[in-house]
Amino acid sequence: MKTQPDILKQSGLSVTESRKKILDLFLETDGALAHADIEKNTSSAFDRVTVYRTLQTFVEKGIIHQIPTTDNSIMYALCKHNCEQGHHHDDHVHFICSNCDKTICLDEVTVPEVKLPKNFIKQQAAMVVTGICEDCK
Amino acid sequence: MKTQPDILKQSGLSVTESRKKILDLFLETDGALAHADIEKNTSSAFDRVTVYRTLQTFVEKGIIHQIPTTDNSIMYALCKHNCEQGHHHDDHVHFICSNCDKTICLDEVTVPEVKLPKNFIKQQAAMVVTGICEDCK
DNA sequence: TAATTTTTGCACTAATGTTGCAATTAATTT
DNA sequence: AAATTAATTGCAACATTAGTGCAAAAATTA
Repeated sequence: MKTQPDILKQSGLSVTESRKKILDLFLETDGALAHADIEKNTSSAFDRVTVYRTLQTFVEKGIIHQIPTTDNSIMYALCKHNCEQGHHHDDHVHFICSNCDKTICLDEVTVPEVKLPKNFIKQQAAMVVTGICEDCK
Repeated sequence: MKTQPDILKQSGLSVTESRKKILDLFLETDGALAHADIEKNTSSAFDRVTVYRTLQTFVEKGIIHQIPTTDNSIMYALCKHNCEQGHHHDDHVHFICSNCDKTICLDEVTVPEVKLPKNFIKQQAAMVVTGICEDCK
């Protein structure tokens, strides 16, 4: 089984308390996390800036990915599949529950193909579905 | 042809300078606009707060819609179709060009259906594709 | 374990969004 | 068309969220 240090080393990152703890949080959370969630769940053990930088680093290294939202917040979730550094394979659908506000990665649901107009070149596609999640139903 | 005052009146809004000007901006822009773009393009003729409130009002009235992004900004675009107050029919795909950073509404491309896992109820689905737009190709 | 590199936390700065309230402007009524 | 009423605007103050430089601390390397 992969431990946090393994994952960090694999990405060429030094193993530090903050990185281990924050990665831990992602590993034990099935939904997505916002910066604020992380601060809450670490009881502010780390500086705000450290959290920002850790999230940035994780995104760059392909450990987590960002989820688009319409409410001016960035949500982050673990990359479950093989994301290489600087290149994400984040092709699953994200679900935001309008009742409990949780953001869930639907790893089984892949983003369907779309036909773009001529001369548009697709690099990535993200899909966000809002509705009621299984727990709130 | 529909003028800005018409559109505003139709939504039950008083016709004011700021609303006319901001609506104008949307009408003459094919892409999406962020709060900052609007401030730039109106040469700060209106207070920051007025712009915020105008955008909010327009969203509530179904004149514009918000586009999800991963970069902690909200983009707004005209609702081309029949959006009623408080209920958007915003089922088209949005395209963000990674070269020129423009956000474009692909009105012809509708968001494909997705099958959600059992017990998930869909309310809305948004899709954002990033890549190279026709102008940058 | 010492030297080097990286990361962290602090202080400061900047950008972004919100609220109350008086002044202004638009709509309504007479 | 003027007066009344209702809605909107702008200012000031505040709150939140994010970014940067740099010295101290921790992690990695030698």
